[in-house]
Amino acid sequence: MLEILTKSGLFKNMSDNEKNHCLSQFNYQIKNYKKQEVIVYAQDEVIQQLILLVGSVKNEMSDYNGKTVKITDMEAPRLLAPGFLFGNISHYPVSIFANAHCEIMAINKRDFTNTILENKQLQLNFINLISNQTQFLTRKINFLNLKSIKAKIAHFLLNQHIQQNNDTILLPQSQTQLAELFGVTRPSLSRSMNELSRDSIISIQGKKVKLLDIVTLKSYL
Amino acid sequence: MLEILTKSGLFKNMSDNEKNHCLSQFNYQIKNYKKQEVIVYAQDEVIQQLILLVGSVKNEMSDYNGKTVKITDMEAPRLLAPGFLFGNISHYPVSIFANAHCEIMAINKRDFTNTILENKQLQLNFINLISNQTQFLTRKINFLNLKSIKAKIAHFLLNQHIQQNNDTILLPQSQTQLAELFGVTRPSLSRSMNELSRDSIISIQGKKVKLLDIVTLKSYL
DNA sequence: TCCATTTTGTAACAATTGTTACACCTAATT
DNA sequence: AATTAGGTGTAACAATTGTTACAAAATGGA
Repeated sequence: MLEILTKSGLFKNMSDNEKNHCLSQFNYQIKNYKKQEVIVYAQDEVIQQLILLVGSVKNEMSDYNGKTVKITDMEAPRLLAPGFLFGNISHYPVSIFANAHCEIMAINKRDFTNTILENKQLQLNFINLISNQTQFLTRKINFLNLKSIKAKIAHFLLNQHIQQNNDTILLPQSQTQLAELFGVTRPSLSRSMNELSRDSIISIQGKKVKLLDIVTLKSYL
Repeated sequence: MLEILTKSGLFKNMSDNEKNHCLSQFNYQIKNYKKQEVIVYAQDEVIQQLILLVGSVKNEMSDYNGKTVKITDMEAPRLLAPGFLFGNISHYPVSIFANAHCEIMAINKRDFTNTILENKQLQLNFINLISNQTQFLTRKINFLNLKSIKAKIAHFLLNQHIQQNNDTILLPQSQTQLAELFGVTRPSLSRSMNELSRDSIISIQGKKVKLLDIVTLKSYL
């Protein structure tokens, strides 16, 4: 458990003593969720800090007529919605679903707050986690502002190119999921991908995408 | 000064003694900027906490080919980019421009961090400010995900309707600025507005917009 | 291996939005 | 009152994306 929380960033740079002490003050419960189960509904009140210990979740922002936009997948271990435990809004902005079997630690807000305020390193860690969330959202906005599907594809592929450090990229998700992530329809994404392929900017073989013309790809951004 | 910082949220719920003490530890400078001047460039390193004391700024996220998307206007008093002082990225994600003459307090990161860690209320206040930033960005994503221009107009008008508490809304910005905010072109915004007017959902007279059919307006969302 | 399910390609068409250009209006300044 | 600059309406056309539907391909179990 300590190792998981350390990996989540919350217990980073703390001694085992400190970790144990903090953990003992948390007064937590562990909840289990099956695949597809809803962990929190959008608009639920945030009264606990949830920490995903095991598994993977996705969160979706539902727009008004029920259509959903997937924001991102999240892998354990990680804090869920740390930016909503404090601040003026205390309701979840998104619904969170279990992608697979999940174990979630739920810590009462008061315990969590008090413990954080007692330990400087824990504080810094928490501030770092919220800050990272802010930074993630900023990048997401950057991405959503891209005007064309091809620009989004280019952005995504160039990112993967850096991450995978290889001219041939293995798509980590299905086109259907990517379309969801990009906020476009699946046939439109498919069409754009194949146009890029037709123009010899990329080549596609199943889940393998090879970047042929990175300069042109960058020019879409 | 204490009053300004209290209003910014940073010194909320603190005694005058505490406020003075914290302020004395900040070791700050005050910088002045003229209208149109650049306060920070995107990609600049964040080495200070900037606090807008007087004036108004806007921040713009520049996409790759130099086009800019305005994120929002911000009025004094308020912390600038609190989510980027900590976290993994220590570079400004946006450029910040002075809309008018601005006074800005710049506090060294180390001083700021140490002072925050010493004072629980200050800590909580800072966490609240970052959290609010997270929440603002989440709403922004929600907005950017809206699929049509009319949906964005509807969202905007319904928000203004609540804020101004009046069926007749005074547009706070020019159509040109709104188009920038919506991430669409000005003629397209104009066309959509006038289609809404043609369909008797709103009526437009200069900067005054009257909501005639709120139900239909909501149906666009 | 075979079946069921999911994923993908593709085409025709509709809808939306962008582009460009120009005219008109308004407000501020001289 | 005249001038100027910024804001707005609008039209024709281009480009992009969505919608729908269907077939082919890939995948994963039984």
